[in-house]
Amino acid sequence: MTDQPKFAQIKQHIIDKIRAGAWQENQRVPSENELSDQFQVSRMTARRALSELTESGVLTRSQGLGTFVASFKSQSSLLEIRNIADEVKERGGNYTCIVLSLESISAIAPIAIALGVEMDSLVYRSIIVHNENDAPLQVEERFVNPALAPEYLQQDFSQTTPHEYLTQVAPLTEARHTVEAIMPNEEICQWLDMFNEEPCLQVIRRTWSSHGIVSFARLISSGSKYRLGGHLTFKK
Amino acid sequence: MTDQPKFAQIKQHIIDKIRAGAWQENQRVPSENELSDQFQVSRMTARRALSELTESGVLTRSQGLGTFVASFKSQSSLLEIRNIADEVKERGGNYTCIVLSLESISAIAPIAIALGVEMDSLVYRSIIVHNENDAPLQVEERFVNPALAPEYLQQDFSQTTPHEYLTQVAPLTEARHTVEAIMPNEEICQWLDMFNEEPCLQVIRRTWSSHGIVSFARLISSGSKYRLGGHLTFKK
DNA sequence: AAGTGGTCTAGACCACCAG
DNA sequence: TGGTGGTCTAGACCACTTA
Repeated sequence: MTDQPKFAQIKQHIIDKIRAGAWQENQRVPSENELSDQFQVSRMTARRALSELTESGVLTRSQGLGTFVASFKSQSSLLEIRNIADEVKERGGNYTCIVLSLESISAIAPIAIALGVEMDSLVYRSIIVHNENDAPLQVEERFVNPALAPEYLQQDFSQTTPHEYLTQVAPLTEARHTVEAIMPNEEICQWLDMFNEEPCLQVIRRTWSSHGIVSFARLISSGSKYRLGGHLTFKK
Repeated sequence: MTDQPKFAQIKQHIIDKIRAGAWQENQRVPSENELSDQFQVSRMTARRALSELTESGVLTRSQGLGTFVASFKSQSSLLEIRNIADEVKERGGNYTCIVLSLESISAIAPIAIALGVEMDSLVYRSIIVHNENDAPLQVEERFVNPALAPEYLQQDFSQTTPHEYLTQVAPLTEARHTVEAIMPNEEICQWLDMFNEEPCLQVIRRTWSSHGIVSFARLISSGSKYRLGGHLTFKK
């Protein structure tokens, strides 16, 4: 308890004050100099406590003015989108997958646009079902820019996931996601082994490498079996 | 361009190397001492560049070993769940809301459990529809622990949102979310003004203050009008 | 002008990991 | 034992804000 680093002790002190309500939203907290006096540390150490709490969204700072307790109103919480294979393994499930399709197709307009290639040019497409304990959990339809991953079709995706392979051959520099609720079509119902139509979570992910758009993936999971989770806390 | 802070220039240099593929996944990057020699800066400055890139997930460090390019495989991407009023205002829409219900009810089992109160005890409930340009975008059903916000029912939620009010009277210390796809019931269809049944995104949010669970909210949005977005990049 | 945060230096000691 | 990252110090100069 007591042999925590000094900057961590100061962080904890600030968090305690906020939790206890002693320092309210938008109220000023002690300056770097005040803290370094109070805790008998150098300014750099006090500064580190304030900087890290600012980074994690607990405080806001502005030059010349001071440091303040952040207003919760403006806080946005974060949700994780994780690798589904890792998730399954982490909760002790048995992860398997089935490659339903691995081919090259002619890009219709929306695919061509999403991948940044010419319309009707050839692109690669894979469809893979991810299973947990042999029950389908998520279907992944992925379109790949052949210029950036020419050997995509030769891979064995029952051993290594497309995402893993692609990050090796074309280092990832950027990714964008959207999440929405959709009704699956009949095909997807079959793949996910759903008897009745039920709503699904659809994650659309586009990934970039330094040479352009690498791939465009639709990850569809049954709404009742899969959910995204997030957690926001003040303990850190 | 050239009058960036030194630590930022070093960060950019490292990112450039990774983007260009010169430094591959899991490969070692220069140590603090090597960077401070190379860039003619103090070790603290080189250290800051490495620390910040580690914090943002680009690098991983371990004491005694060195600093390495993080593997993308293990990276999880983050999605934001934001205050809907802020979101609407930010994109230039006109935000309004309608309070459909504000009352105290008897807690049935799942509500009592979620709020951590006795079954059949009184809890507060509000139902509010959030509009963008007078069209319903999201409905918020919220259950509130009366012990932590006794005057909840007296508030005017057309002026201040429940979330705003609650963070004032019971400072937030923790929040948990789940996101799933659901089919709305008839009631929700009415509130959201949907003619046909369509899938919806449902965010469940529980918030804690230092004295316990403050509230439990269901935020339901039409799948076709609302989506969550996320972005992961190397530019920062 | 005084106080704030933002950047930076040139040292220091420590814990950890390798050969 | 030497190199690495982790913590810390006691200064310094600057840009910014308020009075």
